[in-house]
Amino acid sequence: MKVTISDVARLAGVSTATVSHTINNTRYVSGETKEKVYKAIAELGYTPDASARSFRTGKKQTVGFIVPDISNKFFGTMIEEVENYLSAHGYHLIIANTKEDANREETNIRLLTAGLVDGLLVASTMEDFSRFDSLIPTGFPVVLVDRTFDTKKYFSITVSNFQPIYRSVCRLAAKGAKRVGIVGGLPRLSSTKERISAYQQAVADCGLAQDPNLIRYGDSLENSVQSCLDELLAQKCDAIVVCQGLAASETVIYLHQKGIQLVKDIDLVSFVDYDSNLNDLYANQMDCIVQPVEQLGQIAAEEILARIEKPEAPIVERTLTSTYHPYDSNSAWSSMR
Amino acid sequence: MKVTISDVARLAGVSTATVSHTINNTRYVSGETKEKVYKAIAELGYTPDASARSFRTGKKQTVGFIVPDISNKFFGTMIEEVENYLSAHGYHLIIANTKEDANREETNIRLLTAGLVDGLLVASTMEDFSRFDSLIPTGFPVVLVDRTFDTKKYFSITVSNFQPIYRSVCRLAAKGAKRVGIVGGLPRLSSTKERISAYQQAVADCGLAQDPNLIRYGDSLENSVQSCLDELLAQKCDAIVVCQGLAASETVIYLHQKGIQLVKDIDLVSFVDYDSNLNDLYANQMDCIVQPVEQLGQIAAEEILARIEKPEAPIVERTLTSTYHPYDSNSAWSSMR
DNA sequence: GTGAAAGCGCTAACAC
DNA sequence: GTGTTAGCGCTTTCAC
Repeated sequence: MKVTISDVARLAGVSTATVSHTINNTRYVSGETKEKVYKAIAELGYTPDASARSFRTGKKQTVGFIVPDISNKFFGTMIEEVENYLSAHGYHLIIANTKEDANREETNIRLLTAGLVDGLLVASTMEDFSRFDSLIPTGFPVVLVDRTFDTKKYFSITVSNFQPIYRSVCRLAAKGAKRVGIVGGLPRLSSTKERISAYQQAVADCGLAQDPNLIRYGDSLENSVQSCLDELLAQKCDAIVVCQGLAASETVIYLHQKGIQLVKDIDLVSFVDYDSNLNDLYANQMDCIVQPVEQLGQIAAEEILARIEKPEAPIVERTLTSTYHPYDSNSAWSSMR
Repeated sequence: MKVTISDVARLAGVSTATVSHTINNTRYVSGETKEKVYKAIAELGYTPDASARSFRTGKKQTVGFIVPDISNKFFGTMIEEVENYLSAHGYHLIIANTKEDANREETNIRLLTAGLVDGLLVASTMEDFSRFDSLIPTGFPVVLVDRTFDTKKYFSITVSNFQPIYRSVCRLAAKGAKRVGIVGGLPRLSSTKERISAYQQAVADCGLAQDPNLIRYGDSLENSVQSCLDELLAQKCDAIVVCQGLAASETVIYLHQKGIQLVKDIDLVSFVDYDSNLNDLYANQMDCIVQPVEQLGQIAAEEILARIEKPEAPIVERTLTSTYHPYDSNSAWSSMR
């Protein structure tokens, strides 16, 4: 049978209050009494029941993280960082995977906010802010990660890729490219919109071909990139920007399979998931844009805990910046931050 | 303020029991009453409090998964499959990351089994069965995943790589290899032990060099492989078996960087995480051993739920088998299952 | 320095 | 077909 706090109290010859205060260090208990309590706990093998405790206190010591794709290393790494920070602060992490499906996201937000977690980290796949907003109970601690909404109602922590993309396109132009294609993520996402807009601005500013056919959209899941590439190649691109780590890996492979060589046949700018293996292999044949994934995860974790402690803290939007690593066939990765 | 079941009952003019039974479909409620209840719920925006519920019923609708490395795609993919199955069955997933550290594993097992989850999936990093065993409360539903213990006290679901490794070594021998090296995972793990033993048996049977210096151990985390490779290369290996997907990726890169060419300079047998990008790129230059990661995850999820429903079900150890894909420079992957 | 006891919100006998 | 009510195991106020 389960051993409860009253069993301990009885054996130790004290009240349940004293036992509770002893284990939680929440009011003074004499050394002697403490000892009796700990002895009883050890003897009975008592462990306080977490769900009774969180029911009573209203604190779950748990945060939920709603991700579009766990098996994508970009999110996998973020999850790892988040878990790491949380566990160091006595919190647990509940994961929900949406596969970029807004309905799954909705279900999960409902489920998790109904007394399961103290706060929510969301890399949302929703386009419609009001839909998202309506799911969040008033005052519930939420931090948007990687993707945000125009309406600045929630704390968010995102990565800006405007500069790196703009610069990479300019550099392609300087090398003589005329038709630069781009593969973005899901068009509805804030991250995608920013990237496409950086590309468009650079293309215009550098006098490159402004052709809507040069813009293609994939998603963050697997195997979305081939048709985009086929279309871009048919458009006679001389350079391609791929805005997402997984898609970039797939691009390298696909081009390799088709016998198209980097640098010689086509120039590539790749988003790169932190230390993806392919980077190392091709780092001196393509420009790389590296997102600070680990920082993203760590800050997200910090901020959600901060908001759990202080829900009324002012809304802030934090933006990290990716680094741009143009290749240089002489040395390997040369950063020009 | 939080709206509770009694608020709903009051507004609907029924008892809390009726409200509870209505939302849980747990006894007959007349259509008319149901309607009143749902109306009140909608009006108040009532959501049942999950932690009160799980406190009351003792069911958390949550399983814990203790993994050595979230960001490793092998585990990332498993997690995805597990989450997928669980969420389809109304369960949540709590993740804990041990980084192959037995103390972290211990802490997490304690935490999670103390009323947080209904059952536990563990890819244990522990060597000592009795240490592990002592952490699990009597009768607590546990399924060991990927790694098991000799003592068959817990349900387990693992992958056997004996056959594939044995065959791959034989094939290397047939191709003329004399000194075949191997990079295993952590020596204490059941998975590593089986792999090394398959290698040793094949090496003996095929008359290859039996040199303990040809056996090296890494771990499942990142960057553990270079020193192993340096040592093996110093031993003048003509072929290497790398027993772990991440390590295999790193091997390909490292050899590439050192200018050592696959097939021509050295033969490679690689464990491959399901659809790792590097496979596709090198699939016709190295033998691949593919673990059924997705199946592993799915079955693990199935089994933990089964054991949560029926904790006294007999212990079973399920073993899946990896497939062996020797390369064939003419066609791509040719499976010889 | 410690105890008694009131609930947290819900479910599930038991009663009618 | 529905209501009453006793707790689940813990924290915490109020008392002494």
